[in-house]
Amino acid sequence: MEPQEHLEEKPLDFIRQIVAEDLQSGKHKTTITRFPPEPNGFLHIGHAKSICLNFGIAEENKARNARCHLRFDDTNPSKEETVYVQSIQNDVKWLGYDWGENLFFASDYFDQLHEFAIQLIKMGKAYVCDLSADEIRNYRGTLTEPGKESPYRNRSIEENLDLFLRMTNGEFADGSRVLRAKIDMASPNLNMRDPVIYRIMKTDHHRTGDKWCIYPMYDYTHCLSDMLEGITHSLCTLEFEDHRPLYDWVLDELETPCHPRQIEFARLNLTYTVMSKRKLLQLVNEKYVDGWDDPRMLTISGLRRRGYTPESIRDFCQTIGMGKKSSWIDMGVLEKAIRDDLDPKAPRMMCVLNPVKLIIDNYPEGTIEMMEAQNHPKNPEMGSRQLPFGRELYIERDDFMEDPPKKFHRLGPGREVRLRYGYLVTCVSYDKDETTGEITTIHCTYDPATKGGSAPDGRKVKGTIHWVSAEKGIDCPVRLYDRLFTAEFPDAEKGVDFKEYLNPQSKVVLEHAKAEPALAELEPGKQVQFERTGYFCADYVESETGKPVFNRIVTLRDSWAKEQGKS
RNA sequence: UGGGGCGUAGCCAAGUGGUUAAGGCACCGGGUUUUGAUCCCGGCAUUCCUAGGUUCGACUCCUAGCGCCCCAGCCA
Repeated sequence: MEPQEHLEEKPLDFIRQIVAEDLQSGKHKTTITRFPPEPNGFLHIGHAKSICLNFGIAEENKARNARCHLRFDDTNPSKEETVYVQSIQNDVKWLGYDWGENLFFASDYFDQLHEFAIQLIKMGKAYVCDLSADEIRNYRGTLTEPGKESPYRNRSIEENLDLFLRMTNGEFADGSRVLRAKIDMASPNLNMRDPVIYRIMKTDHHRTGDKWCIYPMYDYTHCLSDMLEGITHSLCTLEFEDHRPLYDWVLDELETPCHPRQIEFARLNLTYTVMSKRKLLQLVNEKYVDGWDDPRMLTISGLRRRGYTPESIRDFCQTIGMGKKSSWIDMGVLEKAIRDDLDPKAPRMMCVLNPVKLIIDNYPEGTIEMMEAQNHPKNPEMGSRQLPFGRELYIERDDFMEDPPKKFHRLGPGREVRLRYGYLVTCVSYDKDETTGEITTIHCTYDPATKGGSAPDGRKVKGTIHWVSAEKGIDCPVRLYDRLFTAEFPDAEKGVDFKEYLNPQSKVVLEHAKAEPALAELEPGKQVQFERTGYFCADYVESETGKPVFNRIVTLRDSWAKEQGKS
C-alpha cells in the first residue's frame, strides 16, 4: 500500500483541522495528545475511537516528533484497580499503538497538585468547606436558580491553609470537609458554582498506597496533568464541554506556562448494543455473558477473542468520522470492516455446520481420493491443499430441499450440484425419518468425468456447495455468535430494561459440526473463512491442541437469505 | 423555564458566499464468478430542520422559530 494513496483527498476532520492550523500558524511546534482512561474497567469499542484519534494524530505528525501519552486518570482509589491498568495497556498495544516512554499516572502528580492547591488558597481562590455532601447539593441551586454561598466561603487564608493541611494529615473524617474553588455560586454553569477540588477519602491507592487521605477531583486534576505533560490538544467527549470553563479557569488562575486546548467530540454509539460501563458490567456480573472477553461483548478483549483484527477496528474508526453530532453508527459498518479486512487474507476452508449425510451410490466403497483445493481463489500465492473425498460425505442441511423452488441453486430430488473442488453429483433419492420429518441421508450419483468440479461437456451447473468427508473429517464444536441485542436501540425505551432486548440467539452452540482435517491444526486466534458461511477462528480460551472450538466472527453477506426474507 | 452543544439521504459524513451538494454504509438494478461471497458497472438529496431576510448568487451570512443531546457526584 502506498502511503500517498491513504492521504489523497481524505478530508481532515474538525480536530485535525485545528491541529494542522496550530502547526501552520506556529502556535505549536509539534502536537502532543493523550489517551486518559480511568483504570476502573475494560476498554471497549468506544474507547477505540478515542485511541485511534489521539494516537492517530500523533502518528500522522511523526515527522514533527508528535507523540501521544497514555495517562491513567487514577484520582478515585475506591474504584480503581491495578488489573485494569494492565488490561488497558494490553488493549492499546494490541490495537497497534505505542506510547513509548510516555506512560503516566495522574497519581504521579499528586504532590504537585497539592502544591497548586496551596497556591490557590494563598491567592484566596480556594477554601475549605465544612458543609456535608447533602448541604453542598442544596446550596448549589438548580438549573434555573442560582446557588447560595457557603457559610465557610470567606474564611481567612490562614485558616484555610491550616484546615487544608490538617485534611491532608488525616485529622478529619471522610466527607467531613472538602476543598472548593472559589468561583461563582450564581454562574449559569453549575460546574462553576464553587466546585469541589479535593475530598477526604481514607482509602489506599493502587499506586500511592496510604500516602494520601485526600484525593483531587477530575476537573482539577485533568487540566493540570495535561499542562504538566505539555499536552497541546486535550481531546474528550461532548459531556465535558460544560467543564471546559473550569479547565480553563484553573490554568488561568495558576498562570501556568502552557495552556492545552480542550476540544470535544461525539462519543461512539453503535446500534444493537449498549456501550456504558455500567451496563456492560451488569451483563458480566449477572452472567448474561461469559465475562468481559465474551466474544459478544464489544470490549476490545471481546472483539479480540471473537476474531476481530486490530486493522479492522482502526479502519472502522476511520470510516465513522469525527464530529460533534450525537449519532448512532450502524452495527453493519463494524461487520463490514472485519469482512473487508479478512476477505483478502483469510484462507478458505470447508466446514459443515449442520451436517446431513450424503452418499454417492456409484462411488467405489473404501476409496479416498485427494482433491486439490485453492487456499484462496483470488490469491494463488496462498497455495493449495489436498482434501480427502469419499463415498460418504456431510453437506449442509440447508443445502437440500425436498421440494425446492426454482431459484434454489442447491440440491433437491433430481437436481445436479457441484461439490466444491469435488464432482458434480445428482440427487437420486433421500431417506427421511417419518416420525420427525428429518432428512437422514441423501443419495446421489456422481459424474466421474467432472473431477475437480468442471464439466467437460460445458454444461452449466449453477450451484456449488461445500462438503466434508464423513470418514476423514473432524468433529468440532462451533459457536455461532450474533448481535447481543435484537433492538436497534436497546436502551432507548424509557421504563424498559435494556436486558429485555437481549438476543436469545446471540450464541448458538453447535457441538457436532464437521470440518476438513486440516482445521484440527488451526492455530487459535488465526482467522479463516469457512466457505459460504462466514469468517471463523479457533477460540484461544476453549480450544485444546488438535481439538479446536470455533468462534464465528461474522457471517458472509447472504443475498439468498435476503431474497428469502422478502417473500 | 438557566447554561452548553447539535440539526446535510434510512445511518454516518464532506462542504467554510459561485461545485452537477464529495465519499462510505444500507438499499435497488445489472455483469463476472467452481463461495448466492468477493469484484465490477449503474441507480439512490431540484435540496441542506422550518420560516423570513441580506446578496447578482446562500448548505454556507443575518433574524426568528422548531427539534434533539448534555449539565444540579465529595464519579470520570
